[in-house]
Amino acid sequence: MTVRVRFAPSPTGYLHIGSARSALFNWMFARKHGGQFILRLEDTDQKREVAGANEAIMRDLRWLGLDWDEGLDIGGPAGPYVQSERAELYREWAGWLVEHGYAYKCFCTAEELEERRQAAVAAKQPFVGYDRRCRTLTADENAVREAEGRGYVIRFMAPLAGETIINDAIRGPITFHNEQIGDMVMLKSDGLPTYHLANVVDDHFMGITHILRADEWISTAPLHINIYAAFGWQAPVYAHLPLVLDPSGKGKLSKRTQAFDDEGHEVFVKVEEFRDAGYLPVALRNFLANVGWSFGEDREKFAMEEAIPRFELEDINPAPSRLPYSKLDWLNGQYIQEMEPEELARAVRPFLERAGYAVNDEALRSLMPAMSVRLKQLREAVDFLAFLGPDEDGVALTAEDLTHKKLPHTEALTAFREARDFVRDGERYNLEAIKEAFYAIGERYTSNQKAGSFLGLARLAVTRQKVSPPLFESMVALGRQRALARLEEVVAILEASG
RNA sequence: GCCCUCAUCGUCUAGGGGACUAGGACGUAGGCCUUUCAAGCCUAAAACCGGGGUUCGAAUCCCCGUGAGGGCACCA
Repeated sequence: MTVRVRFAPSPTGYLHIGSARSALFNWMFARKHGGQFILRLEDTDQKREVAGANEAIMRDLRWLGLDWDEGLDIGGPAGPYVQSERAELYREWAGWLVEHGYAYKCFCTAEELEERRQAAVAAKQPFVGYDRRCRTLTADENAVREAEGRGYVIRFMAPLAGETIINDAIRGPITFHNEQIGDMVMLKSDGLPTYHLANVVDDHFMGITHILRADEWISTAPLHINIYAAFGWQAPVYAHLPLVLDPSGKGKLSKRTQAFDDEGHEVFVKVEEFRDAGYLPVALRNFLANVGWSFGEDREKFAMEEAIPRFELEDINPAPSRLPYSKLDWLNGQYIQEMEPEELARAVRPFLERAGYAVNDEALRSLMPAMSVRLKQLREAVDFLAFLGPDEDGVALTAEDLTHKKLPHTEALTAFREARDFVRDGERYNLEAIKEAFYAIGERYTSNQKAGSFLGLARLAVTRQKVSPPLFESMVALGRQRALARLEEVVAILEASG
């Protein structure tokens, strides 16, 4: 039997990082078994419709490298994989359930239900779902209501006694008392199905063999199993994935509630936010695979090709977890360090351009070896390379900033003058030549004959940044003219304070 | 309120009765290196939620607590 799994997001307008983890696990499972990974849109809630939502989801999945074999955008019209386009099919099967005595029409309005619910709560009655009032309507009573033109929903007739057991691939058997399962709505009054019906019908006709979905679906799993049973269809294997918690660990990670870390910084929730910050897809994938699952052998960093053969549902940790964001930074940094200078330059360039930097390829490339060990997120390059950006000022320097106890004022002035002369008149202006000249100057004028303190001051003088890439690389990237201008300013500052 | 799930360092995890003085990673602290910041290397602190069982022996199995989370919609 070929494994067929699906990722079926609802069109919220973005891909949630927790959903991305579910998608990743589905994808890994499909790839491991040489099966199919299917992308389907669960868009049966008209109130929630967001324009362009499926494009955003597809873009982010593709960016993450999670390619699907069937579904949205694959060969031919997407219709079969968009639930709103299949309304007729669900209507037929909802009808089938009614005809065969597994479901009934319910004429209670939303307002009535709300009232009764409030009343139950007020009376401190144990809260249960729908009170099943319409379940016992006779055929005649039904006919009267329909003749009156009253709208209705179709509700599933949950068994009133007994137990339903789901055999979860991660958690083992989970037993539910059937009286706990409400008579859930299958078909809404707008004629569209609820998740429960659409999901079961689609999974059946799409031949889904395994359902890997979030923990929050556990409570409705027995309902789904009962629907399969009513239809006489074989239910797929269920595996309920652990939830991704918000940073406080106090609830599901969501855009709306406390997506803030201990320091109060907002934390990323949408995949696009991770991309915009400059996380690499390889890093994000690796990171996500480490949450709820682990590679083994004490290894944290691995390629998907290595991970896929080892992926087993049984190994998934059932406990919910928060995202270790700082570990993502580390991982991303690791992957950035592995990039070739050209590759990194290409990746960093869009971030700089967006910030208005006009940097030529060569200058950028020359900085990459120095940058690769410093970046956690690619966007950090913008601040790091501010001396190349549109804002030329940087930190304001005083004479005091330009001296050091090993290099007092007089010596500093002489050293900077020589440095300026070298930049202005030197035969060569490249990494080696600059290095040689600046070391020599530094060793000559510092009291301990070590270039260090001078180099530090020179770096500050040239980049105007407290934190920046190393001096020589920065000078090359900045170019002779701009470097000269900055050294001249520094000399002037020192002269003026003489 | 009812039902369900879960529980190992701060965090992510390894662990499936003896190999556990509980391993790894991130983070943190200290050190080395050093032109800033990093990177790299070295070192350190840091956990089996509690109580009962079962067993010669429990982080591992069972029960009861406790805590946390999820669900109880004409949302998914």
